[in-house]
Amino acid sequence: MHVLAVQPETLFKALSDSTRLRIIRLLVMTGEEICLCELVDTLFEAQYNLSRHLKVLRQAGLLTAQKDGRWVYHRLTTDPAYLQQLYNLVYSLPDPDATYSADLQHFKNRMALRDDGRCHIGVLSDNLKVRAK
Amino acid sequence: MHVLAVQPETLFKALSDSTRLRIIRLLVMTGEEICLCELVDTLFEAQYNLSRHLKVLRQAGLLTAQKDGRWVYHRLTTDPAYLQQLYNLVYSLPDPDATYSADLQHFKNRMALRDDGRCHIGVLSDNLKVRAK
DNA sequence: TGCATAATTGCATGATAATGCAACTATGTA
DNA sequence: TACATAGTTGCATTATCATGCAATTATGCA
Repeated sequence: MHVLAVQPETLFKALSDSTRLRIIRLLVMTGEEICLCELVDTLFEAQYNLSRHLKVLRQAGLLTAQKDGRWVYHRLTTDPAYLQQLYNLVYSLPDPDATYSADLQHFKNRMALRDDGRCHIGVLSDNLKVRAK
Repeated sequence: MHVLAVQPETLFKALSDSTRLRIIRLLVMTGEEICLCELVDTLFEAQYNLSRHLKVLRQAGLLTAQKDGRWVYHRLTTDPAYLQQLYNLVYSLPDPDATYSADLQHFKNRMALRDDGRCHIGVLSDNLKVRAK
């Protein structure tokens, strides 16, 4: 269900962060669902950070979460009809730094490791915080 | 001209504020141009505050300003084509608190005072900061 | 030329948000 | 049952942002 109390500006606030916009853009481009560990290997951001960004997107009514064992799959919400217009817009946005296309490629690489359409391995790039300052 | 350096998330950040979203929604609903003093009498917000919000919207590439004597008229930018998708989305947003419809009514009242399609009076509700705590 | 006013901006302040670290929960598996 | 790991969250810190006040600029008019 889509919470009634979501103010219109909350939608835009949710997308005003570059990391969150990368997440939505990725899901818009692929139409897929994705779990957190796959997202870590796609965006190369800290797991706890992405977890919190996903929460913001959920509370804004843009994502729904479905738990499957240890994994939680996230996908785009379709409930209010105008969200499709939002997704179309996100799809039309330019990619000035080629960040979105790089994310897409990383996502495809990671998706190739799925088994029967499900994630069965954990985070591969887990030592993110260790390497690089 | 639309500045190249505008990042996609800047668009959403510009609309993540309720006052700025009211401004854009108003211009989307009416297709009009508006000067600052008319905007003050429409949204009943402090002039300097609205002036700064207009600046944010301009820097995000959503508004263009045209000076005409003492008045500065603001209108929606059309340059990148995907902006039309954004405006369509803003038009489709719900109005849970009826704020947008109230703004529209106030705007119509103020527009009736134009002469030859131009603003010729100043701020009517100037004592905003004085009245009310 | 002086004045009223439309509009902008510097400065200070309070609120909000993003991030890193570490602790914690939940679940599958040896 | 013990352990590894996917995911979440509390705490502290830093950065960003919205707002109010006051000063300033710019323009039309008496």
